[in-house]
Amino acid sequence: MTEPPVRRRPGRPRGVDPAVTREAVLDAAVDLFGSRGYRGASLAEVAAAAGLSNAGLLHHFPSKEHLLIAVLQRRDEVDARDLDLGRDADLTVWERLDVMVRLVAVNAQRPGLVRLYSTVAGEATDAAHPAHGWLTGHLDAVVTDLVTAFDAGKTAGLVSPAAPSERLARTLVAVLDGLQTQWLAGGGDAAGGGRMTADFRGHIEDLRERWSTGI
Amino acid sequence: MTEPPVRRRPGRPRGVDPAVTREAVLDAAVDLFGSRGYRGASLAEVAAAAGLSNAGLLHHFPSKEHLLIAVLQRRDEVDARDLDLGRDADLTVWERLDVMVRLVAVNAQRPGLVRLYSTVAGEATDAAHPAHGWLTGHLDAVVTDLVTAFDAGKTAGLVSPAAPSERLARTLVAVLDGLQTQWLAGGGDAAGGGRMTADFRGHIEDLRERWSTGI
DNA sequence: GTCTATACGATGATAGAC
DNA sequence: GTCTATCATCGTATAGAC
Repeated sequence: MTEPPVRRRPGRPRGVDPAVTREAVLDAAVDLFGSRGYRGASLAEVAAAAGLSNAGLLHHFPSKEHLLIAVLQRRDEVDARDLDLGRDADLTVWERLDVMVRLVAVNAQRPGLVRLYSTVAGEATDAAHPAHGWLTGHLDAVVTDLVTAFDAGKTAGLVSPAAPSERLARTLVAVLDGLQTQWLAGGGDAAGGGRMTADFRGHIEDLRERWSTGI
Repeated sequence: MTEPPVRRRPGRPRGVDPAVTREAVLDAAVDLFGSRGYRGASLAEVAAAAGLSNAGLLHHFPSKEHLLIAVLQRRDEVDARDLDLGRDADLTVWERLDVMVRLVAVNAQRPGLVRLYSTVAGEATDAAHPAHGWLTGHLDAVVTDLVTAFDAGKTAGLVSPAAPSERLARTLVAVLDGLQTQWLAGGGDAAGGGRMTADFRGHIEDLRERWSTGI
């Protein structure tokens, strides 16, 4: 019926580094899952943005869900690297909170990753979402880490014994996530990023004012 | 080719109240947009949940986007009713914040509506989302309202003149939204709802402790 | 390792019967 | 006011060529 397909030599260009392609796909996926959500973005869009065909993408990530997992893992790695979390054990509570402020300042310069987090967090609240386990694990880890820090602060005499560690930890995470959503809704620009950082710093100062023993 | 279609008398059952059908559709839409998101839920799912065909639904709401708008409008109405916002003018700042605590307590008993808000807020951060305008308007209205309340509190001598109204307002909204996300991620159950309410109340007490003039 | 081609279901929306 | 039937489009994923 149709003309015999033109032979286009689709074969692989030799010398292509698979790791580079993977990175390109992950970059594109962060961007598109961030802006349109995991459910809203299509594989084809991601593939096109990465300069790949649909099937080419699926060669590296066997399904859309695999891709999502890889994207979230990379987000965690970037976060861990930027925060140098390995040294947390040496920090006092208040230093630990200053690290959080630094995280917000860093985030203010990478709206793509923040958008990914906020969007996926919104969807993944649903227990049937493929990233639901990741979200609950993430939240739990951050809250637990902060609770530990506050409790250690009490032991060290830096924090009032009356301080409600769990409540403060959960609220801190809420402020972080909530301010990021407001920032993104407002466009995610640099000006808003500065305001977000200042707001978060202010919250921590209030915290300190209220619950520090003053040592 | 095929058998002549069986005559099934699909015509409307007389005596059906269109308003009732609309309500059923809206209920189903709140539920499904809440759990799977606007982009993740399909018209067919909503229609089925409302006991309607696809086309039947589209008779009442000409497009999926129209349905989303209607759902969000209803959310706002329910919120306004439950909060009796018309009387806000009479309240002091601290009374206004107590109303907010009451809102959280009410929300803890309607995870469906909260889920709708959180999920749509996550998606609608993107400027291209049909609910983007609604989200920014909503956030702006709430923040502005709180800023006004804080400023009035300063004038009345209830709030320290040094209090950063904008920052406190944005943070308050962030805490509200962030705690709700954590609650939903944890399952949205009654126990978590109580904790969320207590956490929010605690935040407001800290606020008061720090910025009230003590009058 | 990437391509073309395609299977096959689901999607949002429309047309027209009753 | 609701139905059945249908449409064009787009979704993820697979098969097989190179």
